[in-house]
Amino acid sequence: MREATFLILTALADEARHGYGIIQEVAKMSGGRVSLLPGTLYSALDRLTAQGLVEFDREEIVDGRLRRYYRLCADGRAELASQTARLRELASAAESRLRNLRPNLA
Amino acid sequence: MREATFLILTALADEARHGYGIIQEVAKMSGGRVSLLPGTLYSALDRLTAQGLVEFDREEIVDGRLRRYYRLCADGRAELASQTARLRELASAAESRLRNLRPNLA
DNA sequence: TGACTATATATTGATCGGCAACATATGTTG
DNA sequence: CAACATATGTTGCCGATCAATATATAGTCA
Repeated sequence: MREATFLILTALADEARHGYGIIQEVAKMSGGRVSLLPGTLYSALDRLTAQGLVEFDREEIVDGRLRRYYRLCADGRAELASQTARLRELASAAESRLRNLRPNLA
Repeated sequence: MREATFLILTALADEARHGYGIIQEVAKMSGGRVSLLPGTLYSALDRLTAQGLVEFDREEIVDGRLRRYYRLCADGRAELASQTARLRELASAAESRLRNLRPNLA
């Protein structure tokens, strides 16, 4: 799973959000470092919906603009938890090696 | 940075290794779950070398077979450390949200 | 009023990284 | 001698992301 996909699932982990809300939430979560582009977001939402990780929640019209909300479903929650554990393992493996180096380095 | 790339840098973090050694080390690190394919590995090594994250170390002939060793260089070490910190942040953000959900879920 | 910015969804085409498959060669093991 | 492990590559495809564009409404500011 790519980072953008992980961030989208994370943004949906606590509550249902609409597309633009996800973009804002990801920007906020990442301290402004990650700006999801529309092409990334909407294609990811379609893909995640097809995979059964995310599902359509509801539509609202706020100030004359349509908002289409998505929510994480059970499989998506499990997948996010599993990916999160995996990230921690990767980080631990790398940290341990960065601390534990042998002398033949550049 | 993709997972395969991260794992290759990690495998090089403690000592210089040759291609096949990286494949074995990544398999070992991941408990056998990740088997790097040649196309992934060698194209990644070329790319990482061009980016200045990895550099050629030495060649050896062992049992009549060529081994081409690569090592992590300073930029690669810094990049790996930075990516590792980033993975930890992502994992923490996801965990905190998975724990802290609001009631409008599937 | 007119320009710009923010909100909001969506499509198209390009790029990049990883996967699958293939290619080649040597050493070891059954 | 056949199969497997070691070892380095290439080629072509595909999927995920990026870049750019499109459309439309609402709000702000000169």
